[in-house]
Amino acid sequence: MVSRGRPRDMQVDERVLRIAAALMLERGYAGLSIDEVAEQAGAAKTTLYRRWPTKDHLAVAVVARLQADDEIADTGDIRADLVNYLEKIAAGLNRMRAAGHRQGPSAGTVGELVAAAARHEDIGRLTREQYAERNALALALIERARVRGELRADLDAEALFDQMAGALYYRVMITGAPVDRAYAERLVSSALEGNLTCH
Amino acid sequence: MVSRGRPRDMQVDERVLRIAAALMLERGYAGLSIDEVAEQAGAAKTTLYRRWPTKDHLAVAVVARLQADDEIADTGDIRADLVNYLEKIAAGLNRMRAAGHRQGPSAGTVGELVAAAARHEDIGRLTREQYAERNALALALIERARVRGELRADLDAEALFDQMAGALYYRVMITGAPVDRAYAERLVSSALEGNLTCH
DNA sequence: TGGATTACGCAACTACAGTTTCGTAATTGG
DNA sequence: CCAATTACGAAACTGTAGTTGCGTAATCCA
Repeated sequence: MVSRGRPRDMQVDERVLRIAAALMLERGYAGLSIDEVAEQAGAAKTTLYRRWPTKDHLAVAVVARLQADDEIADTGDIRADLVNYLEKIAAGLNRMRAAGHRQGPSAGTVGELVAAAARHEDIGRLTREQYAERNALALALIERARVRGELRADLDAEALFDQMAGALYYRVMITGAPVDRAYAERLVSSALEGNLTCH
Repeated sequence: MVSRGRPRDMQVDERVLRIAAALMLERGYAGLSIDEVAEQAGAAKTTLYRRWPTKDHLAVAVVARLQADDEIADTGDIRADLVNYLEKIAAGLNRMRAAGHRQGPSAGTVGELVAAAARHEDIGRLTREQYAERNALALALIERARVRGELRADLDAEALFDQMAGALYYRVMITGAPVDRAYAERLVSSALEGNLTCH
């Protein structure tokens, strides 16, 4: 009892996502027009709406394809592992860069996605799950480093992770400053070594 | 040569901002309709657009009125000062809570504002200036603590501030977890004391 | 008083997201 | 082959942001 009725044309999905990605990266979120995507893909609007119930859903799908879900390495050197991890997050953020946009280019796209997650329960649930999954990997990394004695026994892993990941998002969305490997190293140094005078 | 022609009716500004704030806090950003605001304020749409060229501009004005620009205290205790500072940022974020919205309520509004700043150069410039101004106060606070020996001489003030402020924004927008005084204290502790094993 | 200037209200208009209706095409199961 | 089911395309429709044109009201300056 699988797949009754006329099957979906999978080529439509592919064409639409490709065209939507091109429009979005070139003209930003606002420049992504359902009418235009449908026309360029040679499909009716109703066909698009059957797959993605809103423009937000389509945009999320487009961005999801841009985000390579990389492996997270545990080399035993917590500093190097965290830097690599943050660099991957930064790369994902930089990848949604919209050409025509001012202020640290990907800010607009990230902001729109946050707004989309707030507008639609399902998108919010989905993205929160994905973030939780990603965070769990980082928290496990931190926990292992704590167990083997690299990190202090009484650390606040959640605060530590929020600090580092948050700084990246803050930079991209608020200050518009670049996020790259050099910045990731500064973050890890500051977070690990602390800022009080040595005693 | 001041004020030629018919003067603007300032009561319109007041009524519009009040009504827009009510709509936005009750129904969220998407629930803020220019037509509805104009009707409830007893003004024509053109009158609104003369003051705020887009809905984004009106929304920014509404949120700006919600943000009390508090004083930042320098008591000589950097830990307490930072906690108070972060708590004020958190209060500002919590204040844009939109009733009808899922996921850590103010996430949607903050995301929309980030998107608005990316869509319009003037809004982007304005908000970045305001953030820079606020950050300068925090950076000065940190610098004074460094000079008087409370903080380490070689600290990275920018990274330190980004970490703490970023964690608040990250929580609000991404994980949807609450930001309050207790969380501010955890952040300051983690950031100041560091996370390496004590030597 | 009158002209220049700016604000206001009204109505019609465009653009785009999203919906609905309906006729048609492709597939499965009996 | 036939019925049920699902996909597709086309067109008309609604709602809202934003624009435009125009007649009118209020103010300043000469």
